[in-house]
This record gives sequence, C-alpha cells and structure tokens, in this order.
Amino acid sequence: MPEATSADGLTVGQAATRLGVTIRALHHWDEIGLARSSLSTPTGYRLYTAADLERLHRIVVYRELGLGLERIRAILDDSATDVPAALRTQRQHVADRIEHLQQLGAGLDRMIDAHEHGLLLTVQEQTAIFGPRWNPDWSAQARQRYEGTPQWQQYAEQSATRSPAEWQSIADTMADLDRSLGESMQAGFTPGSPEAQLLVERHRAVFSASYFSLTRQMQVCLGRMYESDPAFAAHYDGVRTGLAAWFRQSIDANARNHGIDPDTASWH
Amino acid sequence: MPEATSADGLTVGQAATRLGVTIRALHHWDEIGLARSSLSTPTGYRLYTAADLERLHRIVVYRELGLGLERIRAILDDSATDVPAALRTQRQHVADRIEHLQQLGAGLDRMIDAHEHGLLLTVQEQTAIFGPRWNPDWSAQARQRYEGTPQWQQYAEQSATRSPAEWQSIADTMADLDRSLGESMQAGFTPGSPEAQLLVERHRAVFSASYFSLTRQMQVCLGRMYESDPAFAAHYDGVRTGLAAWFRQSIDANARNHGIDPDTASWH
DNA sequence: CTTGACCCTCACGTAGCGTGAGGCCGGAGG
DNA sequence: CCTCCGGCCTCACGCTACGTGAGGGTCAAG
Repeated sequence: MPEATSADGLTVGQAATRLGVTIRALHHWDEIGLARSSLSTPTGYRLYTAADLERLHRIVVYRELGLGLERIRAILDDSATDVPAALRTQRQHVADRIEHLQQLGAGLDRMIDAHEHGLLLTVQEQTAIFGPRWNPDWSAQARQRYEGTPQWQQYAEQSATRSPAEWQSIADTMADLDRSLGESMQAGFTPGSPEAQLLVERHRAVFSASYFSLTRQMQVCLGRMYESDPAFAAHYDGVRTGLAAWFRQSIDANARNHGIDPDTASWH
Repeated sequence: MPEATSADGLTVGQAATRLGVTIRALHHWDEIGLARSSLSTPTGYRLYTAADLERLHRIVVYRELGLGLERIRAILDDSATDVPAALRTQRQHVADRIEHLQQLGAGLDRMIDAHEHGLLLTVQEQTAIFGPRWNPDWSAQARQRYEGTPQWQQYAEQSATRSPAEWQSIADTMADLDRSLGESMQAGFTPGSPEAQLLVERHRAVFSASYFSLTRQMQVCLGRMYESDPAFAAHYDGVRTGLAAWFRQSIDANARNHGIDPDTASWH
C-alpha cells in the first residue's frame, strides 16, 4: 500500500525518503530559509507540496554537484544570475581541487616509498651518486634494523622531499668530510686534539642535517659501528688505512670532553 | 640584520614565519596539545626551541599531505602506529575523493551542456529518436527564446540527467499521444468533449513530466503556437489533417472549463 | 487507552582555524 | 620618565552543512 499521498502534501519523512536526503537536512534548509514547506498542519507538521518538491529536487541536484547552499539559493531565487557561468566557475573549482588532490597523492606516494625503501633513487642513480662501492642492499638493511623508530621516521620524511640532485649534494658533503678526516689523521692530529674535535662536531652537524638529529650518545654508538661493521670499516680504511679506528677514537674523545662516558653510551 | 635568535628559542611570530603557518595555527596546536612550546618567558610568551621546531616541521609536512591533526598526533606520539599503513589509508581517501570530484566534474559538464544546448544528444541520436522530420535547429531556437527563464532552467536540469534511452521513451510517449489525438479527431469527438478534455490533460501531464511544469495558461499559449508555427502545424497535420486546429481548440475548451479565458491567457 | 512510529523545537558538536576584542610587554624616541 | 608602536596574551564567537541526541507532543491502529 503506497503512502496515502494526501492531496495537501508530504510530511518531512516522506519527502526525505523520496529525495534521498535526511529529515535533518530538510529542517536545516527550512531554518536557513532555503526551502520552506508552503503548508503545515494546525499542529505544526510540515507539509511539502508538489511545487515544494520540485524546488527541493533542484536543490538536491545542485548540491550533488558540490555547490554551496548560498550559491544554490542564488541560482534558485535570483533569476538574474547566469546559471551556466556559475556552473563553469564551480567546474573550475572542481578541476583545481582535483589537481591539488593529485599533488597530495603524489606526495603521499613519495612518503610511502620513503618509509618502505628509505631511498627514492633507482639502483643506477644510487651507484652514480654514492660511487661504485655502494651496495644497494644497505638501505634495505638499515630499514630492517630501524623501521618504526622515530629516527627512521624523521629520515623517511626528509628523504621523501629530496631530489637526486640533493642526494648528490649530500654525498659530496660526506665525501668532503671523509677527505678531511683522512687528511687530519695523515697530518698527525690525534683523537682528542682540537682539530679532531672540530671534525667530529662537523660530522654530527652534517649527519643531523642529512639524515636525522644525532645526539653525542648516538654518535658514539655510530662510531663503534663504523669500526666494527666490516662494510663501514672497509669504507673508512679505504679512504686512509686506520681511519675507522682513528675516527671512532676521536668520537669517543669528543664525547668524554662533553661529559659522556663512551663505554656506557646507548642509542636511546 | 637577521632576528636575534636568542639561544632560548623563537617567539610565535618568528616560528610562524619560518614554518609558513599562521600564529593562530600555532596557538591552536598548543590548545589541543599537539605541539606545545617547551619554554616560555616569565610573562607568558611562548618560546619554541629547536626541538619544538622539528616537531612543528613534521606537523606541517603531514598536514600538507592532508592528514587530520588527530592522525598526525598519533603518528608523532604513538610509536606503535604503523606510519606507512596510515599513509596508505590516507592515499586511498585521496584517491576516492579524486574519483568523486571527477564524477562531479562530469555532472557539471553535462549540466553546462544542457543549459547551453538544451539537448545532450548528437544530431544522429536526435534523428534516430525523434524521426527524420526532426530539425536539429529547433532546440537551438528554443534555447534562444527561453534561455534564462525558470522553465528553461528546469528543463535543462532534467535533461542533464537523461540518457538517450530516456529520451527515446519520452519520444515514444509523445508519439503515442499524437496517435491518440489523431484517432479521437477521426472518431468524431469534438473539442470540449470529455474524450478531448482527457487527452488535453494527458498532454499536460506528459509534457510536465518530460520538459517542465505546464500550467493550463501556458498550455493555451502552447496550443496557439502548435497551430500558428508552420513546423509544429505541419507535424500535427501530418498525423491527421486538421489536427493542429482541433488540438488548439480542444486546449482552449479545456481551459474554459477550468475557468480560464483562453483569449487572455499569458505564458507568465 | 495504550503503543509505536512519526513529528516538533532546542541546542550542542564537528575541523581547523579566522577574526576581532580587550589588554599586557618590550624596546626605541623624546 | 613617558609614550608609542609592534608583538604577544587570552577569551570567545564564526564558519559548512548538517549529525545526534534530549525532551516532549501527535497520529493511527489495536
């Protein structure tokens, strides 16, 4: 049995189901004067006539197109408004928002990649930037070890915004630092000497800017790894024989100079 | 002269300009506990330290990716949250919104087309649906005459949502009506007879459902045009000789029966 | 007369701030 | 010392388009 469509009109609930909107929406449109029911029962029930429903239907259509209620009101009430022009403006807005969202999506993709791979570079680019002795597996290993730590997150967020050129610049800076370390050792500066201290602090600054904030405690742990990890040790000793040990000792000495016992330092 | 970066930290204004956000945003993030300044002067000024700025920067990045503040809070504070998973969820949201907006855009395009051309059918489709005697220029003429009137707007909005199949159904209904009109005239029913009145009301209902709400006053004007416009007259007289005049008279008679003087009726 | 479905009017909550209002602080000039 | 201007502070309401109850009448059926 269909609803007894009394000739007077439909109640809010009936109108709402016919239009596919909520009762509250109809109430709201009533409140702001966008669409009032032209009839009502003596007890205050709203009754929507066929003409009311036509207007409501137009509202629903324009609302589905993403127009704001005030713009809809203008279109419906002000016959002077240029409807196609208003629609074209809205079309432009939609296009703009789509483009913006697509950029957001691309940024998210980069960020996801950064979190999952650590480096946003192809293997070819990695070799070109970090040199032939770079092993592409290292970033995967680093990810396995540090994934989930705040440091990894910070690193991932930064690397998501880095272009190959910026990676190149980082690699150059690092290579510069390696050279300086080798020259200092070669020149006879010992761990603990002012020159060595300066270089250790320079390493901390460069590292913090390139990867993530490095405390002196963390730097101590890193130095130990440089010496004990075969790959890292080979890298530094490749610059100058004995450099891995010299650098670790310099870091330890610098930490001691800042009141830290390198033998109890932890990564935190 | 750069700002005197007092070692303690930056004031809100300085932090805001560095981060590219407003002061109010920083206040807001403070209010909801997302990012508090860890220092403050005795007089209550906020001072943001370097660590604070790091956190703020991360917030800015994630906010630019479209994440909500609560989600950002989870990522920053709760090391247990799976960051890539959260990002992928967000990526899906963005993709969904893009698709939705693209549908909106398509709907807007249809609506704009409908307002500007009146019919969303190719000339071929028009001929196939309305028959070989249909003249594609008619819709352009109708647009020139009625553009800007509420009736045209209603018509355009409806036709924007109509598929060729629905147009076919409308054409069929109209053809049915034409046939019935011709048969009634042929059978000798006169304008004003109950049979003729029924057909006139049927025309009004069909027309209102297919194009726009038609009052009896408007129907009278339409009937006069059917008789006087050569194209329309040819159409009806092609169904049955003399049908254009018979139909116009039937509309007039029906209007009179409803208390309307057809000679003073206006389109409104 | 009761019951359950429906209706009414407040009125607060949402996300992320914008935008004043009204008033205190800090450094420079007179 | 006073004043002035720019910067800072804390309320606190405003914005979109309703969602979601709270508390209470209304309507048709049993």
